[in-house]
Amino acid sequence: MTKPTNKVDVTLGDYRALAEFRYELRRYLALSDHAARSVGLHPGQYRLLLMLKGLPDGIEPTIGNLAERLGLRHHSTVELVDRLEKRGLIHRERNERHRSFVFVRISPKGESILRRVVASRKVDLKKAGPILVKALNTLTTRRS
Amino acid sequence: MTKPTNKVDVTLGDYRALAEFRYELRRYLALSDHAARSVGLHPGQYRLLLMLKGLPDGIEPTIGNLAERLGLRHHSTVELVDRLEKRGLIHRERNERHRSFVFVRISPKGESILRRVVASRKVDLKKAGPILVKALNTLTTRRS
DNA sequence: ATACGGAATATCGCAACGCGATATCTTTTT
DNA sequence: AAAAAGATATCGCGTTGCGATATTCCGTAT
Repeated sequence: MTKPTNKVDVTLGDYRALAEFRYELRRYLALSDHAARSVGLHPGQYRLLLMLKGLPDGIEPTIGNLAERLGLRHHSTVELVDRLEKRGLIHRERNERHRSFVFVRISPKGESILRRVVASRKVDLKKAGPILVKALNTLTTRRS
Repeated sequence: MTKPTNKVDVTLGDYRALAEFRYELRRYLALSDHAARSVGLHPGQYRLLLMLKGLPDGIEPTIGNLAERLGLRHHSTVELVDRLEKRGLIHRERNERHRSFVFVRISPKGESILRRVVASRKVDLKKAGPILVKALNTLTTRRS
């Protein structure tokens, strides 16, 4: 009678598949950072703009919601929003009903910059997408 | 006659697909960090051990190669290796032919810890994998 | 054999980023 | 009106990776 928990065996193929996925992923994300920097955006600023513009229906653009989407603490998000607002890429808008909420809005300037980065990402994805899909499939369709 | 470059149009669906992928990806990576920390490993240390153990055939475990795989500068990798060696999870091994090379070897203790994290990742991947595949497919099979 | 150039690894100080702790402001509850 | 709860904001700090620089090692040419 052996312990039922942690009865997962790990093969060399597992290590390699996982490592390979992380490697390709990291390269993909590096391209993303580079695309952002090439238009003068810090990677974190790009991520916030993207999350803001790409927010699903029904999720309001509050600091807290953006923080959750970005995986940051809300006060780190506050700082990001500060910097972006200072650069004129977004602006705060107090919600009238609940004045403790801030709705973050993207400015025309911000939208224009973001579009350039995303257009660049679309191009990059033509190559990187299939590579990632392949690595991910190798990883997930690994038997046992 | 319009400029031929940057003639990529970006739809709302593009923003959303990209944002969604990043969101799921970030959550996946957060799970990874958490799994590492739960066995007392810093996320970066886990990444190095994984890359070391999962190195493809024909790539020697030198500092430089590890740096490339990790997307770090070689001297940042030196620091990582220092910390891991101090903890007894890896050790340096001078190559005899070319004594300017260092081969990094994982110790039994390092291997044991790494296996626990990877086992945990395999379990997590059962749920996270399909979600990522889906988000990535949505992203890559986008028309136009 | 010695000197030189290039490559791999190592050291030092710094700047950026996110976080914990705490504060302020707003809304709800009693 | 006071207290509780929630959202946003401020402050100082620790960690991480980096640029610049140094050291060690190897191959080649003289």
